[in-house]
Amino acid sequence: MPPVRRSARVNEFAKKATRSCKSGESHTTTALSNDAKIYGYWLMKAEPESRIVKGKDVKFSIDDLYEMKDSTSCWDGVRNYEARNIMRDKMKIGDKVLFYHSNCKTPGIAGTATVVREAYPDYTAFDPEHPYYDPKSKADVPKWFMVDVKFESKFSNIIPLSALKGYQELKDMVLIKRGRLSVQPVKAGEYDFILKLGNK
DNA sequence: GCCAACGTTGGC
DNA sequence: GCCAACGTTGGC
Repeated sequence: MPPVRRSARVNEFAKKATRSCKSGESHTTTALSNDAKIYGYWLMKAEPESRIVKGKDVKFSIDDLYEMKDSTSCWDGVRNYEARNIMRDKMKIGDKVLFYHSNCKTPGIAGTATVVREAYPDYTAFDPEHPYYDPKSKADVPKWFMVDVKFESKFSNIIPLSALKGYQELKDMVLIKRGRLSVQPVKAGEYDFILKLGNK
């Protein structure tokens, strides 16, 4: 299962589900005072090109985010522990997110978003019909979590991964050193540098 | 708790 | 569509 969020279309019925999902704030954030402030910047990957999983299209691009109601979406479908832990334990309202397009013709950073809701259970894991169903995650003991993000900006031109790799300033980016992590920390300096590239 | 086998990610 | 890198699973 890809550790990226799934489609906007599937998201519509998922949203209905969330209203009846009582477990929204059930997890507690604890013992984070030492490192919670280290990162306020993240990078999250989504697949902007169509890919069918269990009969449903899991594509989700920066444009798809923009087109959501309030330009806001849950970031479901992450099925990797490290990425989950970041969402569950670290991401806070107001944090900045680089929106990355992966597994596509031109992989790269497409724009920015902000965190508008902190971690709550990824209920898509509970639905056997859903592309990201996980029978090991139960509503009373959720295994997977997600946050909500809101569109902030679309770069005039996507910054391709190939270009990012060329900058000395970005040589230590998690994106470059650890290609497969789908939710990852970004340093403030990296974020600022990328914003300037994106707005050129 | 090691680690081989397996499955997925994601650039190319 | 290939396949290297790497995360997860499960036998022992």
